[in-house]
Amino acid sequence: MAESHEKFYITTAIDYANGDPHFGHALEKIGADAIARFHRQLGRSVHFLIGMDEHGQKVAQTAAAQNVDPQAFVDAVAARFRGTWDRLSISYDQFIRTTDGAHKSGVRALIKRIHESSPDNFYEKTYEGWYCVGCELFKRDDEIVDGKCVLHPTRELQWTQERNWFFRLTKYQPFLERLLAERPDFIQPESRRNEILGLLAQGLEDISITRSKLAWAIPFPIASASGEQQGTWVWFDALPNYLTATGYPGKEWRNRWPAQLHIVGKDITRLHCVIWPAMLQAAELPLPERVWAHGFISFGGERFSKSAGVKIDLDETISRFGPDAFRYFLLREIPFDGDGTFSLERFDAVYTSELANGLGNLASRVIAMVEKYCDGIVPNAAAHIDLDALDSADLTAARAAMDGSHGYLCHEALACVARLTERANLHIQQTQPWALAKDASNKAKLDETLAVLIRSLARQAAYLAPFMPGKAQALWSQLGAPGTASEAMFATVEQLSATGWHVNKEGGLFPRPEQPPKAG
RNA sequence: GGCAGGGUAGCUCAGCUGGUUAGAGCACGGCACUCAUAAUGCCGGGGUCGCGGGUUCGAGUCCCGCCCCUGCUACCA
Repeated sequence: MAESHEKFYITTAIDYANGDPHFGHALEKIGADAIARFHRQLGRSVHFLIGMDEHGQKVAQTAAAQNVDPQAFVDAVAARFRGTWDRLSISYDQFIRTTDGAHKSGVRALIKRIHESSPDNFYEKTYEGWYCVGCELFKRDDEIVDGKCVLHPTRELQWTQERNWFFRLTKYQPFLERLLAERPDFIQPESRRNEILGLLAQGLEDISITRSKLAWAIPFPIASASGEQQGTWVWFDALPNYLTATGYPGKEWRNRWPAQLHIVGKDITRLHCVIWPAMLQAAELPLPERVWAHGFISFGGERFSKSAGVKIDLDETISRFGPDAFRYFLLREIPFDGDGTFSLERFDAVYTSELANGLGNLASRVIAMVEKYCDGIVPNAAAHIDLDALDSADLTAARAAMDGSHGYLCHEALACVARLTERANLHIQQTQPWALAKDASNKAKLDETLAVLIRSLARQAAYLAPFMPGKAQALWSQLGAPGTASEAMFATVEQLSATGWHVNKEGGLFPRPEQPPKAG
């Protein structure tokens, strides 16, 4: 594995400040955090950006409904989000908010640059059409069936008109087609890329990028013919956060831009794969290298929604087994390239079988044997055996799952690490250290067995660190390993020798639930 | 409506260009072991591979029709 110090600028979608963080937000941040941490341990120079999207009509309305100033409202929401991210150990390097002064001036600078590079990029037009109150959108003819919006067939459409600034998106259609053709990895996974290809095949339309009655927004920086000052459409405000976070248009922005990876939800891929690249191209700025669209969590079945008033609360669920177990479950169970379901039964089952009975018990039995048979000091038996090589193959596969060559498949990487746990448990059964310990002539074999098991646990701790930073560190320190699990570079982990480490069993890593919670 | 993907053991899924008795994990039953968080290891029960036709020596795997599910169908975020 080639160690690389290249920069890795990774972003997540900024969250809309119109409510509290929920499972969907958490899945994205946890996944992005695992990717960021994994790449740090690959030796990359990572910068991990998250933040809040705080403008728009809905924010203003919600604030008004609560009788608070919009800024005070979003300040409070942002504080709650940060609280959740801190609790979940999201290792972000920067937290941007679209109400930050630097962001607002950065967006205005970007819009002016788009305008200056070609005034033709923007134009004013009176738009009129059928407006669906349900969607809060103007609908195109092909979205109207029998005079009703296909998505809200029970609502009446309203004929509305408004004069707005438009962005000439159509001008960039050939550019976008070339982009997707020349850089097949620009959008991953492939199913999302195909959707964008389908969209391009339909043909793009220019988009309106200002709103006349939008006060809680960045004022659009170009003077209109009528002199009316309009608010910038939220996405034209939000998308540039990835760029303004680098300091744009100050001098230093080129040190970080372009981003290596945008992590977004599958519902906003087109904003990131069509509009954002077109904006950057219009501004003659470099494009991000890749957009990864993850899937969603659903709560399968009616079990919970039906049982009156019972709803799955994020904070309570995190508290069930702690933040690390929660992270593990989401990343292990929900394929990061598709959708998955969350249920408490499944959470309990995975926690018990994989974390408590699997990894937790493995650590417990191995450490106990080193204490009992070797006075707590890992014996000198550095020779690597088959088990080391087999582990190594799985860890190579784990890196392949996370390095972007096939996407960012956290669930696959965790499946690889889980194989180390199973292998170590099987190895104990086969070598039976307790039997070896009864006869001093077996000392060498006993030492070799315990040493390789500690090495395996150390590898597991290092590779689990991106996914469960807290528990990985707890295991790392129980093994008596030097430094921290999160700072253990993958390139060196497989060469490590645990000889001389002082193990210390400080209680169970993943205690079994007192009584198996029966949901339902 | 259009486009795309999917329907395989109780649950979550794997099954590449068609070929021996359809696989894994979890759950369930039995056995072994005792270092360990009554954990671990081994063995086992369990499937008309959505439905109906067709091609073929042979189809979960190809073709046609039907049923069902999911996603996308851009200026709410």
